[in-house]
Amino acid sequence: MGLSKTEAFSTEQNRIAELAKALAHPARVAIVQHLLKTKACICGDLVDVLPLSQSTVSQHLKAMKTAGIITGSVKPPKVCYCLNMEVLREFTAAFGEMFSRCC
Amino acid sequence: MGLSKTEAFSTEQNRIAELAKALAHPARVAIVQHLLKTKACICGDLVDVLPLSQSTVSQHLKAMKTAGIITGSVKPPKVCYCLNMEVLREFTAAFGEMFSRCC
DNA sequence: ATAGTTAATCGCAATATTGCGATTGATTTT
DNA sequence: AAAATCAATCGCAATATTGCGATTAACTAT
Repeated sequence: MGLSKTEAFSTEQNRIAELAKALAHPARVAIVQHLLKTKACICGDLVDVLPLSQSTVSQHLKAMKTAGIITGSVKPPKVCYCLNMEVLREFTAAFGEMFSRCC
Repeated sequence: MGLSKTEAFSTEQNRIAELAKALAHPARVAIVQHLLKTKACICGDLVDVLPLSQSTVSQHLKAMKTAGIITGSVKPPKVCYCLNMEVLREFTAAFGEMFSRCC
């Protein structure tokens, strides 16, 4: 049906999947990489760097913001985007814990 | 257009996104967790554990196999699934490297 | 040979994602 | 007040994903 049966899985499983999804697109990886370099930047900078239109970049940013990976603070008419370190730690902790024993 | 512009991004960015995508669904997280516990199991076991039909589980397994996260060795009529430690290391290395400096 | 077991695949439907151009809203600059 | 800047959102189209039942393929066991 195209509908992820989220209710059938645990909160933890859904959260981990959500975090993974937030990085499951090359553009989003590129956004993270750019934010790692620049520490912070506005949407327009990302549009310059990425091979995508402004509206598409804006959508990716929205998705990443919803997952919590990044934050956006408004300084009109600009919006300053940053990585959310807390959530990145959550990400590495979740997967680190998961795979620590086996590799 | 619904088409990821993969060719516009680097091989590395696409690979990282591919790995993330392989875990970007609660069912796939559950599959990994189960394989961590059992070390190895057949498809039918996963069908018993997951709230999804056999065909759907089979599809998820195929996707994860394509990304390299798991391997499936045929012992007819069963197929034994395992985590691919090499690729899990690739996963943790990629993200660990990425986020090591910041958090 | 026949029946049983297991998992992949096919065919279908519903929903989600990806992408863009155009528009809109908010705020600064002139 | 008017124009410029920046980013979010709308509306649309194309493609991908998710899910299931039914079928098929590949063996084993009888």
